[in-house]
Amino acid sequence: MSPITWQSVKDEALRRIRNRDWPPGGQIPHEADLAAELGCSRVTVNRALRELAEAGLLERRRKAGTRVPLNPVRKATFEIPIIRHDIEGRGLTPGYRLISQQMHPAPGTLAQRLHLAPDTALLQVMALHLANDAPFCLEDRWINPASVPDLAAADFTTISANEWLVQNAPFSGGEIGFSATPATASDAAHLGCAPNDALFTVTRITWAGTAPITSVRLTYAPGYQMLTLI
Amino acid sequence: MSPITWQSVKDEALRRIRNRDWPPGGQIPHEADLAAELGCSRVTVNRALRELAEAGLLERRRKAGTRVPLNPVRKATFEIPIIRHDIEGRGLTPGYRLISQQMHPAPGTLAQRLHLAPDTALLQVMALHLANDAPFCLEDRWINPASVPDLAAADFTTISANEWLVQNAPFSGGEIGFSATPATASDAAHLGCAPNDALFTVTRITWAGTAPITSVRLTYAPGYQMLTLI
DNA sequence: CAGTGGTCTAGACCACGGT
DNA sequence: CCGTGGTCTAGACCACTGT
Repeated sequence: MSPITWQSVKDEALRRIRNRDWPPGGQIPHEADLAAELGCSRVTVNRALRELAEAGLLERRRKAGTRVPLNPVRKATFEIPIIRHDIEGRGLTPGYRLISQQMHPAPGTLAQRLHLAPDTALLQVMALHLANDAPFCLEDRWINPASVPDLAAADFTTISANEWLVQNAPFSGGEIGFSATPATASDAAHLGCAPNDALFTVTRITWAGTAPITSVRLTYAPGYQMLTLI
Repeated sequence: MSPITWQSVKDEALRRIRNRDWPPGGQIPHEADLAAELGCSRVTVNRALRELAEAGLLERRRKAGTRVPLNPVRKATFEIPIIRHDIEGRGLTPGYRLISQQMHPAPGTLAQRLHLAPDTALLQVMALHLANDAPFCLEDRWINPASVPDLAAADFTTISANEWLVQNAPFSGGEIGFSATPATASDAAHLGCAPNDALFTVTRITWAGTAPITSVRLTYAPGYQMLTLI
């Protein structure tokens, strides 16, 4: 009557992997065998092994069975917070200032990356996020009005485009890139740092199906670090 | 006899969220009701809604039910590749050069971060990863011999500590940080860039249970970008 | 072809936590 | 207290893919 949980099966499997009872490169027993051995149903074993496979600690293929990878590619998850919440989470007081907001034809490379016709009219929004009144993050964003019907109703003087879009334009997918870039003259002026300072930069494009919603470049003041548990 | 899959339930739920059939802040029907409506079992609905909750698109609490969050905090996963594979994945030819390898007492702040007694003996390994013979990434690592029994058998002249540890010291958890740092004189010399150039930097600490395994600082040559799908 | 993981079902009990 | 999600079971069929 021991209540075997998928979590306990997962822990036991982890133990065997670390302990090399299941050696790297080797196959592990079938779900049915494990279920019999551990005294639980196959579904329970399946749930446990599936999670380990999603974390990169096992490789599963039909017919071929389940193996311990020689070079596990670990996966980690990170959150994409609203910038204001990121600031609050660091124990600082958030602030916000709209810098500019204007319709522009999309520059060539941007139009290409968004799969739009050249010179499609987009709304460019630039804003500065503050933490304890000090510059925290510069938001340089292009929004596709065709994907965001209510865009005209948005007032980016009081709410950041970052936050408004999270609430009003759910995305289905996209890509996000992290890099280090030297501060441009504009970056330096807005963030209050020196030109060429090393700035942590996030570039993100999001889509609703195949329609582009927005492209944004977030440039953080010197010293910013993005932390995640793995 | 329609084969309703958890994936199709997930898609339908996503559609209702995007469509605001389930408005932000509102509760959605119970699992049992949805199962009846969609003509599948409750377990199938559970799997679908659980995944959406893990992605940050729903909030679930016992008794309180399931809600659409007003400010969804989207989660994304990224892979932690072996550096050599990262290079190969970019279509470049990887190279590797050991710079130094020596036992040192742990510096104070490091010992503290690793929860070790000050001056605990650690192995410091510095190495350079190359892509098409050009500097790609500088690896500055401290390894705790107490957590890695076979450490003496490792030959870091032929295999990087990065890769060897992945194969020989599975970790149970840790933390990873991303930032932009100005190139130090040492960084610049090894990476062939100018001092104070903006460098993408990854800091990672890993643990086996409560025992620290390694602390590493990866400094990438200018222009590096870490890309992830969301 | 046949073995393995992937998934669905119906029913059941349990844990948490609002009321 | 009691409604809701969390999970387990036994059995079944299916989809993929290596041999």
